[in-house]
This record gives sequence, structure tokens and C-alpha cells, in this order.
Amino acid sequence: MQTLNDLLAESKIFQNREVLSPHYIPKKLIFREKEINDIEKAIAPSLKGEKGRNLFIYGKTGTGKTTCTKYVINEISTLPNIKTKISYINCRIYNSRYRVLNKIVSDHLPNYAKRGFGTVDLYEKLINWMEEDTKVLVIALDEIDMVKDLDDLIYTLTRINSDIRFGGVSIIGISNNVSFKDDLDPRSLSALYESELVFPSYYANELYAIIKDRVIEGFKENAISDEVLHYIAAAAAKEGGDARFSLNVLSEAGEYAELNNEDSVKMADAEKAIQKAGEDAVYELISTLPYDQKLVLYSIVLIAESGGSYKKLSDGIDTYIFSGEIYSRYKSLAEGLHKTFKSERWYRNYISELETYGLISSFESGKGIRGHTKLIKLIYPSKKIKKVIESDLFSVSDPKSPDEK
DNA sequence: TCTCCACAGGAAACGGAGGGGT
DNA sequence: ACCCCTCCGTTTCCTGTGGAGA
Repeated sequence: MQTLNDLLAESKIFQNREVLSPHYIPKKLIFREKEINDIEKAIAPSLKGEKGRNLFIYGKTGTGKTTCTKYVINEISTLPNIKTKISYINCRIYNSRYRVLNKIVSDHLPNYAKRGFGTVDLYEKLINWMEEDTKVLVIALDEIDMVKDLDDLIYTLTRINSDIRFGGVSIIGISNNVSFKDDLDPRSLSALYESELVFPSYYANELYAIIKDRVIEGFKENAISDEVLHYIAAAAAKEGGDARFSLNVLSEAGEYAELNNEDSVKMADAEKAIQKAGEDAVYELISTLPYDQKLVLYSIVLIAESGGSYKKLSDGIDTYIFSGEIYSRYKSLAEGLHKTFKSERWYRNYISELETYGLISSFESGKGIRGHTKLIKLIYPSKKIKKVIESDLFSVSDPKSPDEK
């Protein structure tokens, strides 16, 4: 255990922790010059007061989509041009047409009230504001696939262009999910895909250069060897070329080294950090789930460990659990905790969400299985999930998910 | 073949929170 | 203070599906 003195003492490892944060935007983004240039090209017309091109950005997690977009936004905001207004919106939080519209309005008209206005009110307010002095609005929608009524949103935003006489709106959509466009209206699709930009995954040598770049600023000299950096880069490349992963590992490895009072980061620290980073991603995901959804997941874990009681009906597919059994377990679990439980219909939404998060896999029952049901299996080892949920669900200090502002 | 079972998942309705107008 | 509105999480209702058993 570290004492306060230890914590206040100057670090032997870190020089500037901030540059290791995944949210930090470096002054220069290496290996992404072309992509940045493409984004700028799409926005450029709007800087001259014309409507820019809509742009769709696709790439796996940690390929720099968000960082590059924010980089360009920062760049533009330093220009003396005032006609171009930019909204960066994270659709994981603002996940409906109303919320996005509300966010745009409150970004630029902070005095406008938060609720009580319908979509139409917000829309008119936005149009009036834009027409005032022919503003051009650039809207970056990060994780755009999270928007529930995306068709409506795209329609509304593109509609602005035909409703106003001057100025215009251009959309930058960002996503790491390709399949969401399958159930998009063809008109929204063609609007959104006016131009497309794909961010490739990083190779190990690129990841190495990226973290090396941050190490120079973030770490003390000789606090981490090239050998360790290569090792981390290779591990991150294996994870799918995820730069965020490599940065997490980097700072985590530094923390371990510091904790052990070492002068430099050792290979063992990196190994430990890599293992932890993998677990963290799952933990992070689970801890953001709503209470009842955690309970549903917990029910799956419990049944997976004890074996389902419907098992006798299904020789051969023992690892899969019946949907109905999970719900009844969830119900009795909630009753045991003196909590209200959600309806069966809502439970089915939970299940399909858990599946899109990649925590469970399921398939529709077919031949040989009674009735028409879903068969569900955990993707991660049940022990690990159980530990995570139990610490999260039954810890004393969890009044009601502290949903910070 | 018919009916039942055990669900899936869409649509609509409900009710409370948070806001405006008078 | 009162009634109105909108949104959103949730429930209720309903139709669909395909194997099991009579």
C-alpha cells in the first residue's frame, strides 16, 4: 500500500500522464495525414460559406476516427471564420433524433430551455438561428449507429438544407459498425454516404511509432525500453490494431512499474497490463449496463454454472440455455432482492442488447427443440463475468449509478 | 391435421418527469 | 396554481413461428 508521501513523491516513471490518456489529442497525428486531409476536404466548402459534403467515416475501435475528427474540429475552431458552426455529438449519449437536435440547439443557443419543446420547436429554432446570418453547420455524429431513429434524424438534418435559403448543414457520421446500414432507409443511406472514408487498422510497426511518440513526452527518459514497446505494439496489433488499447496498456504498465518501485517498466509489467486491459474492456461494458440488465446477465451466469434444468430436454446442446429459464431465474432473483422486475417483453430487449454488445451469443431454436425459443450462451468465461457483476451489483457503495453530468 | 406451447418481436398505449403559457 | 405539451422508459396487446403431442 502506498502512503500519501509515496503518492506525492515525484514519479520515477511518468513525466506527463496526460499525454497517455486516450482522450488526449496530440499536436501531430502520425499515419493519419491522408485521413485528416480527407476530412478537411469534406468540410472545406463550408468554411467558404457553402454546404460541405456529407462524410461517413468507418473504422474499427482505436483506429483514430474520433481523434482525427476532433483534431480537425479543433483546427477549425482556431480559424477566425465565424460562419461555420460545429457540433460534435457522441450518439452513445445522445441516441435519438430529439436528443441530438436538442444537443445541437443547446450547443449554440445555450439559453434555450432543455425540455418541454417538441422536435418541431427545436427544428424551427435551429433554422431561424441559421438563417440569421447564413451560418453553415457541421455536425459530427460519433457512434452514429447508436441512434435509435437514425432514418428520422438523417431526414430531418438533410431537410434543413431545403428549408433554408442560405447556409447549410453537412453531416459527418462516424461508426465502427458496418452492419447497421443494412436496415437504413436507402434515402438516408445515400445522403449519409455521399462520401466515405475508411480508417484502416494500425500495423504493429505503426502502433510502435504511435506509442513511442507518446512515450517521449509522457515517460521519463529510459523509463521504458524499446523491447517492451515492441511487445505492447505487437499485442495491440493482435487485438485488431487498436491504438487505444496500446495506450491503455502503456500507462497501465507504467502504473505497475511505479507500484513496484522500479526505475523502468519491465516486461512483466507489460504482460500484466495487457491481461488487465482485456478484462477492463469487458468490465467497463458490464458496469455501464442498467441494473436489471446486469441481473439478467447474472442469471445467465448462474444457470451456466449450475446447468439448466431444461437440460434434460436437449441432449447434445448442453452449453446453451433456454430463454424462458433465464427470465424465470431473473424474476426470482429480483424477488429475492425485493426489487421490482421488468416485463418479459422488456427482458427480450435486454437479451438482444446483450447480444449486440457481444456478451452473449444466441440462436433461434430449430429442429429437435421444443417450441420456438432462443438458445443463449455466454461468450466470456462465466467465472470472470460473475466476479465482475457481483462486485458491481452487490457492492455497498452503489446508490443508483452515479451517472455524472 | 389440428391444437397447444413457448416463445419472438412489432405496435400501441400508459404514466411520470420536466417544461411552457396563462 | 393550473392545465397543457413532449419525450421516454415501460407495459400491454397482438400476430407470427415452428416443433410436440393428440
